[in-house]
Amino acid sequence: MGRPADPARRERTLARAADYVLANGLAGLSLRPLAAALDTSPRMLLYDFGSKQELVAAVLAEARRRGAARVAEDLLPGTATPQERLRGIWAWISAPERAPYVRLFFEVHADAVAHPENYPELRDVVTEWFGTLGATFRDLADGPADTVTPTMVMALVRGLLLDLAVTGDRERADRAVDRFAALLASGAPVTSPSAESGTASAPR
Amino acid sequence: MGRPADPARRERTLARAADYVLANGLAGLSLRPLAAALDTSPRMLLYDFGSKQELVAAVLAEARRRGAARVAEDLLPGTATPQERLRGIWAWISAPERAPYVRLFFEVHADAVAHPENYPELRDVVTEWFGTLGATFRDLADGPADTVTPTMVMALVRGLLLDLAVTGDRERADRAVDRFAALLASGAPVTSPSAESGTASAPR
DNA sequence: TCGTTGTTGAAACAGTCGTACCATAAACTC
DNA sequence: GAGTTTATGGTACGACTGTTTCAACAACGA
Repeated sequence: MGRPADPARRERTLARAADYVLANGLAGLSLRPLAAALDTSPRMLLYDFGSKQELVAAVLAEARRRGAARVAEDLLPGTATPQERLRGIWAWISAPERAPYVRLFFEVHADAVAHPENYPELRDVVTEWFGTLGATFRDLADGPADTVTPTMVMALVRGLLLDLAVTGDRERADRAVDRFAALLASGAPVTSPSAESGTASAPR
Repeated sequence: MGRPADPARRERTLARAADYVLANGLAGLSLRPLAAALDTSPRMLLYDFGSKQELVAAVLAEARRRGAARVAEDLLPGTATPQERLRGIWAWISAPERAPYVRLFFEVHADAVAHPENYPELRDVVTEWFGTLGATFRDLADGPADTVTPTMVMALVRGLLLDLAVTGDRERADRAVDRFAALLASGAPVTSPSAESGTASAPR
């Protein structure tokens, strides 16, 4: 009995809130301007999400969901050589349409470096990519459980994204990707499948 | 006539403020807690720096100055092979003592991605590193004015720093550096000294 | 001692923040 | 209609923000 709940309203608000955060960033986010932009009230935001912290968590989850969906539909076709696949990944992730996600990514990670306790799930996000990238670069990998190749590729792409976002020098970034792709192509096909445990300064 | 000015006070405050920001981050920085930690008052901070914005700018400049000094004295000895130099750079920058600087670096860059207008000097900071890294990897570079090699190395190191800072998985990061170093060693010594202008998807 | 310049404390200002409280309206069952 | 649950609006609270204002004190030259 009583008025029926309307969970769709929360979903609509969440979707628009994610748009807003992707457009305006997390840093200065505050309830009143957000509510105004969403044609609602701070009162309703708290009613639907409980607290600002939970709202932010929901927005980040939504953004991650969208990103994953785009990856699934845009990036899956694994074509041709590893170099071409790398260039495809780079072209996709560095496209202007992805810029809001990239911006939010760096914002979240920068805060996570300072306050890791607030982002207990970020570690898993990293390891999730191992599956995707590991599959993409299977022929370069050191066995199916190789995490080093995905780590290296991810690091280069993220570092270049940061460079590109700050300097805007796309040509230099694109050339660095090409150079790295060439290195991958000519590179040594990995030394030992099961590495002897050793110090960090010993080559593998 | 009149009481003589004491510029040393501002310098002392600045040094301690830089310590504080390196320890506590830029994100939630506010004058009252900062002043309390520095045994001074918000009044004096504004008296010495004019505004919070100028204070932050001065602190960032100070942090950059310190970082550059450490680079100059710790990192200059260019020894042995490029791979060993790369590992040296990585060991230095990823050491726990550098963690506060790395954290601040990502904090600033994340904010700079969102609000580039506040950081007009960051572009130059990037290009300054070309000199250092370009010299370090001269034997791998495509001519003395090559920016692609430094860009690639910088991207990998920064990407790995972000990974390391978030996941804490040092062994995986170290191995990725080793793998990259091996790639550099076996890599093609660059195709063309003066590249034909072309699209981003054309190999170089 | 006086005027002058630099330094400092205390308090207040105007604003924003997240959130809680209280009332009321809307939609449903009986 | 009453009873009950969900959805809102309005408002105010307490804590915080960067900054300003007013006053006083400190150190110097004359």
